[in-house]
Amino acid sequence: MIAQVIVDIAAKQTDRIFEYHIPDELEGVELGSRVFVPFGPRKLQGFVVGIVDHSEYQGKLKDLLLVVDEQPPLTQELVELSKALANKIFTYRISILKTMLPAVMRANYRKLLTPTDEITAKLPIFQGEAIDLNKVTDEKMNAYYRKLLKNGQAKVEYVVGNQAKAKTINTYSLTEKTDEYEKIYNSLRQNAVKQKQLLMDMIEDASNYPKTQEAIESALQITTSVLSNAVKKGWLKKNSVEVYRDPEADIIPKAKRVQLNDEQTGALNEISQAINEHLARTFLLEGVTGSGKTEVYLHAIEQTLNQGRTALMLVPEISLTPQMVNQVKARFGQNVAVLHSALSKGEKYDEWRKIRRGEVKVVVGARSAVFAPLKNLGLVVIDEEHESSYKQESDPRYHARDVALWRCQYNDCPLVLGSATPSLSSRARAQKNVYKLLRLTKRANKKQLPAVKLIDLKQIQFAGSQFDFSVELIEAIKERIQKREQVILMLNRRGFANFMLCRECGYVMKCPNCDLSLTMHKDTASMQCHYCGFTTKIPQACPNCQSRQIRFLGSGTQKVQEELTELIPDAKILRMDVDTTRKKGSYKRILDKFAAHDADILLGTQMIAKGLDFPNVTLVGVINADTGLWVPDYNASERTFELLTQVAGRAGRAEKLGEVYIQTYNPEHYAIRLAEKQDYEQFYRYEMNVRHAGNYPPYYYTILISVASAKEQNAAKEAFRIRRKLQSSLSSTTIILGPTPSAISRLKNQYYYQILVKYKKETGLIALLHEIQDAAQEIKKYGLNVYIDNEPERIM
DNA sequence: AGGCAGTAAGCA
DNA sequence: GCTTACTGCCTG
Repeated sequence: MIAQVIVDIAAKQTDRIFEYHIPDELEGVELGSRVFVPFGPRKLQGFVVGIVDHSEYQGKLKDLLLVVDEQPPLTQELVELSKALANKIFTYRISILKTMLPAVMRANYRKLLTPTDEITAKLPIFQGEAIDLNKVTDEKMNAYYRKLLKNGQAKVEYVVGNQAKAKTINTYSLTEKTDEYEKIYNSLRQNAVKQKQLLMDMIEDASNYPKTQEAIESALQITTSVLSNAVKKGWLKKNSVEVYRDPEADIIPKAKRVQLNDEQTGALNEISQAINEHLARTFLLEGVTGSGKTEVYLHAIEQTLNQGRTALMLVPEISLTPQMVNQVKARFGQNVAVLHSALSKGEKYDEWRKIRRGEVKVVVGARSAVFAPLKNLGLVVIDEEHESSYKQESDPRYHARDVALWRCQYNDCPLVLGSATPSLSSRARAQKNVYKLLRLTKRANKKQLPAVKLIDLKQIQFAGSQFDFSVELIEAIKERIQKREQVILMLNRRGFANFMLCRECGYVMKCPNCDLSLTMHKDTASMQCHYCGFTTKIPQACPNCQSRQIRFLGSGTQKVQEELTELIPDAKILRMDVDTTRKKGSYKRILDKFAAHDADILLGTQMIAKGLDFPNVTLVGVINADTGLWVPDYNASERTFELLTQVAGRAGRAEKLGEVYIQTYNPEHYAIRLAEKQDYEQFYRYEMNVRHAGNYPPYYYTILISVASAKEQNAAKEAFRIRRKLQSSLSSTTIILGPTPSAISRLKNQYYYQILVKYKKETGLIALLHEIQDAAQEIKKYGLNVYIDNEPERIM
């Protein structure tokens, strides 16, 4: 038999099937298996995407070297998906296959120099070990190694390794009957206290064996040496048992299902029908914040499980809060696996294996969980479907929604897209009945939506000496604290100050690698680039003209926290942004503290806008609503509207009525005006007109082609060449914009030029883009990188 | 991708 | 005449 393999090299020339003979001892290899194969002089990891009994290949086939896993990691569905998706998003199939699996399943490669004779082996450079040539940076040493190779004193060995390791623990099982152990016990010396203790346990508690090492050691207060001695004497047998690393070991009490209201029931019925009848329908569940979308999801999932099928629920990374995860776990208990970035690599691997082995029926996770190897999929839910984090912004540039659509077609099951503020494209599809629109217009607990108040920063009095807080907002915060209620404040900008400006010469301190201003961080006393991580000291004087007249402008969360402490000295404040949540578990700690009312104010960036549900929060303040409004992107208004609506929804979720204060310099802008009214439908209509006038999605499809190079001229030249190529073959109804330098024209020392293609119908486009992609491979060696992004979320 | 062979270019 | 640089081709 012959295995068809996709090999672990992301390149045009190798983006095809290579066939290998399956040797007798590897007959167990299946479709989707991970294998090691010889490839030229090298050894590589690959994935089996087909098994056939005869080959057209003229040469002699090589043998597979190894089948890595017991169970093939990929299902047939995922193998097929990898092919369809690679074609759609202009990437290599191997990139997709690797994205489908947890990171630990990526192979590691070593190129080892090993001595071939005794004398060479004794050279000090070897020290009894082979040398990894990939890690050698010294050119002189390299030349020396080449010499050894040429003289035949050493040879190169290619090694491919598997990083994935299951965690194991030791258990001990009995080897003898109880009466035998009694005999041994009696023959022991009097002072063998610990051994006697162990034997006594083995006699008295025989029925509970095998026991884990940890259990025996802690119960009897003995050390490992006593146990290994017992093994040596043949009393016990040591076994290694695979266990899962459990990230959330705490058992969550089972929660009752909540009674649905009429609207929720109506929506659920539609979804249930599709589940029961195996229909690949897509629903858009548009529900105001607090309308109980999650409850509808949970009921639908329950319905799916009752049918004997499995369910997948995607949530944005930032709303994968313990609050949300607990809700699902409380309902489905041990049937749930959770995949998110807070897990360690090992934990992710374990959660993934539970899914692959069919030990769980429900998966909750962020973007990449859309590839969860669930079998018999019966429902996919995407919560907060408008979130841009569902689109991956680096190599396989896939959108989780597109992948979910494909999987639902494949499995004949419904897809539920939920949001209070659906993306324009989804809402437009619902308008045209491509998706079925389901609306929840009332808050589930019959509470009113919070009252929203705009504060025009051009007209008000500021509290304190800075220009961040209006007197009105500060007074409102004080009032809430007095009533022992809580406040959420959002400022979508981290650090202390956005940029350093010299008042003498106008100099702004920028990152040396990127075209971005450096942000001042007071706590670490540094200037940081938020893109590439470049860090330097805070200047005392202007680096350009040495003037002392430097100012740090554009308040971030750190500065606002400082000001708030000055204005309301007795307020307890928790700050939540990337800087305070970097450590594992800190996210949960902050939220737990706030839930326990250990603080009055939760101040954070947009990560606090979604999904949080604190009943005691009655006031939400947006310190500056304008941060995202004027970025040069066609969907800036949509993003601003979404963010404001989402964060407003954090207020007044329980008995007490909520209030929202939005500070802005643009109170007349429609995104902000309509966020004040929390009127999504009107925003949708207005924004659709704007998009129509500007020839933007959802009226047009878009493709973004970016060209990057360390030399600005080269990037520009190549971009213009691509434009000419496009122009000569595309129809006149297609709009080609650019090339223009990107809004941030330099990142990590790479200059970016981009072309935006807007089209309605363009039959030859896909083929043409594949051509451009192929050509991109050729010019890579000249330091030119070309990226093609199908339906970009960000055009900057 | 990265290794290899073939060819062209650099230095005693 | 040998090492080094570059280019094109191939991997089953």
